Amino acid sequence: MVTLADVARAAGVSASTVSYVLSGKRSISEITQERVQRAIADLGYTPHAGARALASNHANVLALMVPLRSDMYVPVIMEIVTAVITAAREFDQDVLMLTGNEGGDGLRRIARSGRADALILMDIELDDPRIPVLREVTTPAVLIGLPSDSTGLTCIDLDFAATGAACADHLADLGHRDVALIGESQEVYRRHTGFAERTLAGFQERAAARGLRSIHRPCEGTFESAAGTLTRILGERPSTTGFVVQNEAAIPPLMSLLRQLGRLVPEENSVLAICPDQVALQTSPQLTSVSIPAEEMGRGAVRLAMAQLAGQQTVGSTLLPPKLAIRHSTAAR
Amino acid sequence: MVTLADVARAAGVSASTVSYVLSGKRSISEITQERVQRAIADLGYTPHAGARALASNHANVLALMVPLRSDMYVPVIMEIVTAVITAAREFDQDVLMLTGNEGGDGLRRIARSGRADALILMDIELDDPRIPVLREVTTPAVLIGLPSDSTGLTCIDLDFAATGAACADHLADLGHRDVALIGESQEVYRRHTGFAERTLAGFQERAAARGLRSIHRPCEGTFESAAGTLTRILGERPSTTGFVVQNEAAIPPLMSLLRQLGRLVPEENSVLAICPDQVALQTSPQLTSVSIPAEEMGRGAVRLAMAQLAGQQTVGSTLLPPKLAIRHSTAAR
DNA sequence: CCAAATCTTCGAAGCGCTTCGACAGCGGAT
DNA sequence: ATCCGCTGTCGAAGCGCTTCGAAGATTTGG
Repeated sequence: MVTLADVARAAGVSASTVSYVLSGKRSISEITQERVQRAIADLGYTPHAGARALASNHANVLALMVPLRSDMYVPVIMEIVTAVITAAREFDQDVLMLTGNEGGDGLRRIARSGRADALILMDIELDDPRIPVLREVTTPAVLIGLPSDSTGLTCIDLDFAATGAACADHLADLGHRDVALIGESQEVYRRHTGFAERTLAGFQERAAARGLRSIHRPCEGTFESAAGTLTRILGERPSTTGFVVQNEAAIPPLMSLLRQLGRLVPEENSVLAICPDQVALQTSPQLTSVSIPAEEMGRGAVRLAMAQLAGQQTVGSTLLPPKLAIRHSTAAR
Repeated sequence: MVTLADVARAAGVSASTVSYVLSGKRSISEITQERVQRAIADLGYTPHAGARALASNHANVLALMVPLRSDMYVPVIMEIVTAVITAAREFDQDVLMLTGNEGGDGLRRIARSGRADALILMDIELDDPRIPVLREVTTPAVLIGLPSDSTGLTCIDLDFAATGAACADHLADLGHRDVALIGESQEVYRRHTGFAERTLAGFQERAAARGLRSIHRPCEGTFESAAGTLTRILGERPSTTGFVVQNEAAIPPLMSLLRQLGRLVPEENSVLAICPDQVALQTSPQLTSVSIPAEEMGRGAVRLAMAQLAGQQTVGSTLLPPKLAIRHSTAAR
């Protein structure tokens, strides 16, 4: 293994000089810098992460806790994960992955061990059991999602209430009178996952305000569940012509069911999805959708975490505005 | 922050004694152990990871490099990732995530910095540019996937050649004479990703051996591509009645296309998928499939990595045998 | 009852790095 | 010529832990 001392010897300077060349925390003459850089390159030196963490008291690692059992749509999770890793590397940080089932204990362990300098949590429940731990440790933390009580916490999320409202508005604008929200699975509501409830509230309020009759049903991702949900909605209110789908996995079955029922999309019925663009684009017809800005959320979370590490004040909720992309699954009636 | 020294003071012993209680590397009297454990619990002590890494020369971290751009089906990746993390925790290891686009440099950086004790790589290409780096560093490494030259490397993967063969066998057993393999996207073959090529070879060989006429076409995950691929196959050889689908994303469009064409599944045509059980189960009808043992691969990779760290010899390829689950999308004709 | 063997525990060194205080050398102002 | 304030560099301390050798304490066998 090549150490700082080896580099110092090769460059004919002291160890501290090499350290300062690396960190730039003191001015070092041009000529010395070059000699040191040469030695580093020649020897193939990489600083020892543990030694660094010990001496400097920060690990250059961000911990990211991802949901294990997935109510959330997996591709979205993965997109956030890669965004976080990519953004972290730009700040010269690595990313440690934890699974949600490590819970608060896992966070405490990481925070106390100094393995990571900051925590990023996904899949936040309204009354998330990990939040008390966040308040107990002093490690910077960012939530991707919104708990019910976010005082003192730094959060980032899509503005799901505005998303629900935007969907209601779009359908109202197109002249639909009876609309339905085909939501996430029962399980998601039972766990009080914030995004689903906020979407629902935003949708219902705006629908009411625009004089629409709205209906909401949870839906699993299976063909059977999608069929059952649609049947029940149409049985209860056959005049329903506007559909908002939140559970991405239900989109393909739903589209083929509507086709089977002879309800043409978009000529007779409009379908609006809340999903990543990729999903909306590979469905036929391409779906009008509000996209889930996974990339932005991931990057934003890292940015907020780094700001906290830099001592900045970041407490509060960053709500990303929904962007409605009009494609070929919605039309005026 | 609570340190070893604090614990030692509280327990009235020396620091080294506390260390030995924690590691169990020397015998410590029952009574002292208890006193130390009490102090640890009282103070809420967690060892500092960096200090540990520095002194002991291992980080208790496994690095996992996941593909960034996804030719592989995302849910499978995620399942492997969670399996790796979960298994790693059972060995008291944490997992550092790297993205594939960090490439060999990323691996070198991690290996040299001592940030991780072992490397686990996913999405292996036949002639993967990261492999020379693996041979250069001395850090233990495990590949999930098979490169063309695996001498000196430790690999684990589903036996895709046997998988392709099993699919051909199943269709032959059912009496199909003309069969098609609807493969991964062009891009996957262009990059010489091992699993796709091995599946194809296994399928073609066995099909030939069983006297079947076989055809192979790559396929993207979009509706359009699935439609185009199917049209071309049926145009070229309308007598085709047995289909093997490797690209999971193509399954839903393919099933609805066959339905539209009036080709009943399984009465007239058989469809066999290579996909996670979850996907096979939520399609209608449920698909006969060879499952991708993501969990086993992830756990296995960790087991192999830990074995290497323990100084055991693990070089060689672990090929997991395919398991064909017969469901409702294949039938005798 | 003593020496040898064994069990417990301790002190000190050192892992590779950062960082603080100090100091030499320098030019400019006096 | 003298003092001052720079700039550039160095040495040493110390981060929290593991581990080695050794020293007391205790037990065992003769």
